[in-house]
Amino acid sequence: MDDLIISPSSSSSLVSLPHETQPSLHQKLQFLLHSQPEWWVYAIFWQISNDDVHGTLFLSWADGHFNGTKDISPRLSSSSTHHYPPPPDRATFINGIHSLINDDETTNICNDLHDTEWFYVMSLTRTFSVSSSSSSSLPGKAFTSGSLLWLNSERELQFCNCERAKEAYLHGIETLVCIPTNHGVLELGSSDLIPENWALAQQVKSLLGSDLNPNPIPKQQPHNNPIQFFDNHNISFADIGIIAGVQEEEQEEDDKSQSRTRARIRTDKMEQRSKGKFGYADSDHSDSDCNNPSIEKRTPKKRGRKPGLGRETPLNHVEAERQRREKLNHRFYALRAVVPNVSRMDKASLLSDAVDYINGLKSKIEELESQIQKDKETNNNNNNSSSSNKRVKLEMADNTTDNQSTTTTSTEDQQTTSSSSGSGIEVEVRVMGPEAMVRVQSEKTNHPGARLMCALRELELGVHHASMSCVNELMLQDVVVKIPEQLRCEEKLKSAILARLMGKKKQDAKELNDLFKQLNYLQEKSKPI
Amino acid sequence: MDDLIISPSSSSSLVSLPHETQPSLHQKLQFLLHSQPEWWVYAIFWQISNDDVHGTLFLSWADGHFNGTKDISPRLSSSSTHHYPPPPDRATFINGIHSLINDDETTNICNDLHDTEWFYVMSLTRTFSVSSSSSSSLPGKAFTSGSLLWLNSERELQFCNCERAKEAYLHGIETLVCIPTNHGVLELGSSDLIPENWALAQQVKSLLGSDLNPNPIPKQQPHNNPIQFFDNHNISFADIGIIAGVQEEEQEEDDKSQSRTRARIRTDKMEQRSKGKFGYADSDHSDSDCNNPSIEKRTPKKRGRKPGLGRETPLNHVEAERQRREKLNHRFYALRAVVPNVSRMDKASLLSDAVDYINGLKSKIEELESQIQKDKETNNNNNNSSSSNKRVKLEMADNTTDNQSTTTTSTEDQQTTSSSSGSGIEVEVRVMGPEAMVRVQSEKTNHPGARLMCALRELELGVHHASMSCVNELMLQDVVVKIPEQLRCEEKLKSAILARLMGKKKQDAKELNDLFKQLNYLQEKSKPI
DNA sequence: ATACACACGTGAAAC
DNA sequence: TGTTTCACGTGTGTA
Repeated sequence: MDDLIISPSSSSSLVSLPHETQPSLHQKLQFLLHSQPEWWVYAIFWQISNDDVHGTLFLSWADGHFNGTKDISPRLSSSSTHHYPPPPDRATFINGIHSLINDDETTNICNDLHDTEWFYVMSLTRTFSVSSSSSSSLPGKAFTSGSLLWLNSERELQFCNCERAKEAYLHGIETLVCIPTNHGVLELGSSDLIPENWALAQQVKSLLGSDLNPNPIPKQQPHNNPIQFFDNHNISFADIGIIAGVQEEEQEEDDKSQSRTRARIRTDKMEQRSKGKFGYADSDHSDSDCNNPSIEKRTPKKRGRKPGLGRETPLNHVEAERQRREKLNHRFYALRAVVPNVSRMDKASLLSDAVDYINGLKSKIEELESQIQKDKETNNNNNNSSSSNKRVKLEMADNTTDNQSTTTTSTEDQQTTSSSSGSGIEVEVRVMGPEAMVRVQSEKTNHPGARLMCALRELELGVHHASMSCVNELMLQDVVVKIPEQLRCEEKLKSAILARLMGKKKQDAKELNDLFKQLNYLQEKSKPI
Repeated sequence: MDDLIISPSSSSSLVSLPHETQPSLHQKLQFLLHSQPEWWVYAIFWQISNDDVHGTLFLSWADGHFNGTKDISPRLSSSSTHHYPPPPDRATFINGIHSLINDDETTNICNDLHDTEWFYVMSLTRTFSVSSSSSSSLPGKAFTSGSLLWLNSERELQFCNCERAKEAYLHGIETLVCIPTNHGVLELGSSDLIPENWALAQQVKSLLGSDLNPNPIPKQQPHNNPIQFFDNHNISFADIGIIAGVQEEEQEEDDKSQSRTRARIRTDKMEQRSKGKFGYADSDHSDSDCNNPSIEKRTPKKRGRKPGLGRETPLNHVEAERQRREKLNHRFYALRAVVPNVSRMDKASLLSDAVDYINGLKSKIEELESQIQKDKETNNNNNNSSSSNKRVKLEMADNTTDNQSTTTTSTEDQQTTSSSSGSGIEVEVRVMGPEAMVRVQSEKTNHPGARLMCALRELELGVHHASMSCVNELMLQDVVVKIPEQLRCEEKLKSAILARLMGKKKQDAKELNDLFKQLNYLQEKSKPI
């Protein structure tokens, strides 16, 4: 089973990476999941960084939605996914994701299928600290201990003190396997109960362990032919020049985990051989050392020292830089996941909004602490005095809010930003200090109250007061919300609310939106270069 | 004094930028601070962006730590300071900054020295909105008014209504000067009391005003020799070819503030002339258009159209990219400023720490809110022990809501089905004919309005009227809904609503919301075809 | 000497 | 069409 790793036929028929700079990790995991039975629901490769563990998610998606492997992490990150072959049934995949994402309120989240999907999609945003991970996270434990972890519902899956195992169990995972490799942990999950399988672990270890060190390959593949591996250039993961260059420096990269993939083998020849499987043309990419003349320049055995050394260092450099970018992007996604109201979707505004959000949180904490302090004082006062004190205080608080709202209504709509945007929804926003008054007028259908409230919740705007009345098929809503500092602009607030309202409004057009996205996704992927 | 700007000897002896892509702004400011006496503690150039004002901090650092000028903005971000001459004592400088940044909690911030340093280091993170900056921020006022501001402790420094001036005064700044230029405001600060110096202002204006527009140079420097400036290539900030290229397109960059430095003059010749001062070798950098043959290729007047056009667009591209990087870096500094305990001075770990910090803040807020809730409950219990539980709550509701609730309170609680179910949610339902009144009382957290509305939407109950008010961490909602015939039973209706209110796994909802945002980002990124 | 982190220019892609 | 954002490869300084 483990001879599949570098067998010529499998490697030539499997790989279809149109981009020669794509690390072979993706392809290897893809191949691994292809060679696995269908009961693996997902596979995550947790790459061990120098300070944390972030996951590269490969979905097997064998539970009916998508049968194949898929790396969705670059899809979540960027729209440039030209390294991957187009999956065969992307529509159902996207639909699955979107139905999972969009109807967060309406659908049955407790469904086992959705729950499982939810679990592993959310795994993307998790990062585990290596230092503190030995007790809390399962991949961290597997990595630090170096031992295979095979948990299923019969054996310590729900009783494991690792919170990830418990979470997986709660989300319908019956079997959870963590296989440590040299530079990461492969985590496999299934909704079936799968007994322990040592061959799988060995295959994974040899496959992913060979990513860094080509030397243990002859040891770990007992009955394969290394002569062919080194003779035939067309079937190896890399040609001999690179292999030799890697072999020269492997002794000092075993102990250093942070140089985990700097000698990651380039798959130039594999790409060349496998092109055309999905109809990819050999695009003339700008790097010049991966063409045919370069191969003739690299293949000479003697005097290969100079090109081997001359090309090895920038190759590692390129790879390291790639990984650095990837890690930084993962951090960006993590930050984007925890920061609400990312106004514009670019990195700079994400950072700016994160700063604003942090400041808002700080001020909120301050306010809450002062309130707690005040509450304690009033509590003491209440305990000392009668209960009428609290009544008065409550009424006073009530009056203050009412005063604010009345002042807002008394000052008329001279500077309100009103907009009637097509489909019968009018939104007015007035910002006054830390609060804003939102007035939405729409038709009564399609539960406008729920839509507005959900929109406000998505924006994390606390509702101070709301009143919705409906007159004659017209629904009028007035909401006073507390707004964070970053949304003080009326225009931004209004557009944000309106976007959420219209997005929810097109509940039926959600599928259309999905089609859009999937079409775009299709075109992005089918147009790889 | 102001003839120092473009005097050949000074420019040739000053500049030592080994990297030809460095914009000349840095060098100009560096030169400016070098030419200044030592009592200027710091200098910030506030660049006017399209949406904010961010500072480029040049430290004079004359107070004992570092005697020289230093642009610390890229140094806080990266360790690569190869554009700048290596400062003589970078170690102490870095140590000073690090000790300043790291122990923001522990050390004696109130020390005057540290305080001043802290002030101008923190100035890096400040951004002033141009629109609202005319009253609040000093650089904004200087920029919009276009007039020089020279404040010291004798004159309106602490009495200025600009908060930056007050802040500077509180941090030990005795003199604060803001000099507006075409594309930014130079702010100088000193801990000494410095009388007004018009020559300095003029020097700054001519020096920095010539950065973008070479044309107003003869106007702003009255007694300098522009002939020499345009004749001798070796002493000008750029050669004539570039100057001409800038002149060709200056008419449309005056009105557009966002393209403020897109024609920033490249300092090829200066670099060539100044190399070797600090022992930098002329590294064969990969860009080929900055060597000697390129200058001969650019200087021809005729047929210069094609290289002028053919190189103008990538030049703008390069400049735009530079600005983008600069902006992003400034956002990074801002983020670094608000996140404490940034373990390593790395971008990736900064992002990771920011995520952790945000999560910590969120959990702290949650905990505080729950504590407030608990305090309130105990408070209520204390009140209940003395008075009747329900009466108080009903009176609270009575005070907050409008006349409609008075009718409900008049009809007492004899047939309403009220339920207090654990987690602070109370639901009352009264069925009257084809409508029902639902009253939900819960804590304010977790968006109860959205939850109730979504619950009603799931039950397909049309909302006729709703009013939600929030009193002191308590949210009271009154909804009048239209009910179908099969839900006429109050108990069934109440239990259905309650189940939907309670049934939502909050954590999943929150995570789903996060993921929704993330996916929304993806969705917006992938264009709707 | 090597890994790492950053900036830079450039091509491509999306509004 | 132009503006802007992003990723990539590369050069370089620092630890």
